[in-house]
Amino acid sequence: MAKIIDVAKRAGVSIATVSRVTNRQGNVKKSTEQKVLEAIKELNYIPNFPARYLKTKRTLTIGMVVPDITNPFFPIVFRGAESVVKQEDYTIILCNTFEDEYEEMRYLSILEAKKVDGILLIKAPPRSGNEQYMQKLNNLPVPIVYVDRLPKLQDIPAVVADNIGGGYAATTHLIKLGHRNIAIITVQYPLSVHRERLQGYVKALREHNIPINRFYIKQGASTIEEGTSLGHSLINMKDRPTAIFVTNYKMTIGLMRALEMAGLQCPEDISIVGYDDFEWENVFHPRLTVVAQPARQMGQTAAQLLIKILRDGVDSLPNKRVILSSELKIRESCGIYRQNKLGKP
Amino acid sequence: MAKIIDVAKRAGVSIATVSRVTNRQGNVKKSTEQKVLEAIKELNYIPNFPARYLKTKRTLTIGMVVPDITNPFFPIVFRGAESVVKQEDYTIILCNTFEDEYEEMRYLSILEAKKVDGILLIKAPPRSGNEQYMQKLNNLPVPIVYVDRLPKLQDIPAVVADNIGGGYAATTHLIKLGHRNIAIITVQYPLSVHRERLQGYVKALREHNIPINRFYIKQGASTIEEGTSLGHSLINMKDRPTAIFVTNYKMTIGLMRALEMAGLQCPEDISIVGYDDFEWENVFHPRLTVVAQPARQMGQTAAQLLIKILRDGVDSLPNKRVILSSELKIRESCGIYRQNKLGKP
DNA sequence: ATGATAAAGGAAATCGATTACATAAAATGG
DNA sequence: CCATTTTATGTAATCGATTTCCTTTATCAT
Repeated sequence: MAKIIDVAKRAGVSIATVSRVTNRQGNVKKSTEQKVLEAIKELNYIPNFPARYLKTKRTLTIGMVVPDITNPFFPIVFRGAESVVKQEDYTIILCNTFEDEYEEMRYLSILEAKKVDGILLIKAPPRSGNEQYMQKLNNLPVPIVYVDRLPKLQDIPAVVADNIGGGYAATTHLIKLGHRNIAIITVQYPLSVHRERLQGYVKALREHNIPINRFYIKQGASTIEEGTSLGHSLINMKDRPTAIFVTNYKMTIGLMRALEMAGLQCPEDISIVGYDDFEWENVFHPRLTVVAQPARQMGQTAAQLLIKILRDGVDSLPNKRVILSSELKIRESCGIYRQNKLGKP
Repeated sequence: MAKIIDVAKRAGVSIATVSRVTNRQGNVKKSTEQKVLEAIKELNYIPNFPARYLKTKRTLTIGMVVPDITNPFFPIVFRGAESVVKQEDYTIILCNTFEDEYEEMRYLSILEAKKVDGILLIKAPPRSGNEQYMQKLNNLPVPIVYVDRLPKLQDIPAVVADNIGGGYAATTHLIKLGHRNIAIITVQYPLSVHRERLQGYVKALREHNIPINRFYIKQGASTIEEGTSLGHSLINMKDRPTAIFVTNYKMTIGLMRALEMAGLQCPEDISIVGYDDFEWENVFHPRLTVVAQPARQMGQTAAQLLIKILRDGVDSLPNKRVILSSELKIRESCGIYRQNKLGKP
């Protein structure tokens, strides 16, 4: 591998001049620049980034920590972020924490050691007994932008979706269709995301003076099986809900399975609103009405925020928290509530 | 950020000793080791990786180049690879090429500049007029393991799925069910992957003396829409196939849509074998019989190969090419061919 | 032509580690 | 007890760039 000294020799100049050319900081005669450029091309020279870092303190690398890259939501966020940072020649180290905060801690200290310029963090659910970790996180010497999942700390740069709004829109939609017995299947993680979707659900019911039935609120692990089993338990209630709002794609798949097993038609027998809108969800019968999250936009926005911070400092941000709105996509899985057909069995 | 000199001062030793402790190369008295360890803890010292690289020539970072991380196949490969390399404290820079060979070239030279220790490469389809690029690739100073998609070059480390076997198994399955009019929908990329699946299809037909009908071979872009449109064109043929083998998940979704639009029942009216087996594919009606690729295993194996190369050199590999077998998962989308119901209209 | 100013380019310090080499201290053995 | 080996530690070179601080050369107004 050619080094800067090789280029310098070949071009008959000093390494300082070569450096000036590669970093285009001017004060180099056109003719010498030409010589240097030729030498660079001939030797196939590329500056050594780690070496360069020592002086510049920049690696042009950022870290992105995600809970589970096989959850199709996160690759979309990743791609959004990548498409932005690549413009500035950044590259992304992707770390998969498996929803485990200890893994996250491990990765974060590796990223710190590797001197990434910044971090996009989609947090794993906090472990109880690990509260002081947030303090440490907050004092990390590398800028962090939180994405999607918001820790309780105030005043930290974060880009999230409007989950309250999402839950509210979904529930309101069902209410407007005449439903009153509306259940929710959601995740029990200690995460803002799911708490807020539930909040939106509650808010919508309250606004329409619909009493909240706590047996209609089902929480569990974010898996297909859990979706099926919680679905079953709702279906088998004596006052079976006429509509279900599922706040998560895996549980949605599970729920649809439960409906099928129970021989229930959607939307004829029961209405469903799902969460997340992936391309392949087109395969559902019927096509699902869902709350679509601005996944790509979240990645993009978070990346833009981070780049702004890297350029001008955290305090340059007009507002540290960005909330992107989710969109209700109305398709075919919700029907109008009809007293005779449904309701009390 | 604490540096090695700070630790040395605090512990009252030289930086050499600190380095010996952090790299646990022995020859340090227990008592001084203790002092150093304490100083490290107190100052929260982590060695600076880029600086360390200068001497060690290792970044403990590898690059992974994928065509499209939002294709659910690749996150699984990624996770497989990550789970292996993390054991050795490697971290992965993930690069998304968008199936564009020029993007790939760009990323590869960045990875080279960043001095990654090795690269896992899932190639973008080669561009015509860009043939000399493979030569350059082959001479890259950093070891590459090719994953999934195999370039024509011989004798390079690669981990691929048995695509011929996959195509063969799928087609044979249909033949055994009595089908003779078997179509294939595949991708027209200049990629080994798709060529080979087609090869497997042809091989199976030949072995059973079934003439190959070139109108049954449909090739197109890897999109849902294309799956639908190629599906339509097959459905509308005067001698409509009684079974279709789709070599790609997106086109499978599209094809299922086409069946639905045409009012065809699967497997009653037509049998389908798909490719890839994702968790969410459970939502299909009926559940699809598919060729499942060993996605995770590919990632793991590729990572193991790369690590072996990094440790012992390329020549230490017993065999450079690893072919992992794909598995036919028989579910509900294939029926027995019945003369009276199907066949010639 | 001359002094002042700007442009061009080089020498050497520097970034934060690792490591070869040197040396001091401790252990070993006859 | 002294020579020899082993163990423990320090000094300084080194990795490959960037950058500060000079020096030299070119440009320009007078």
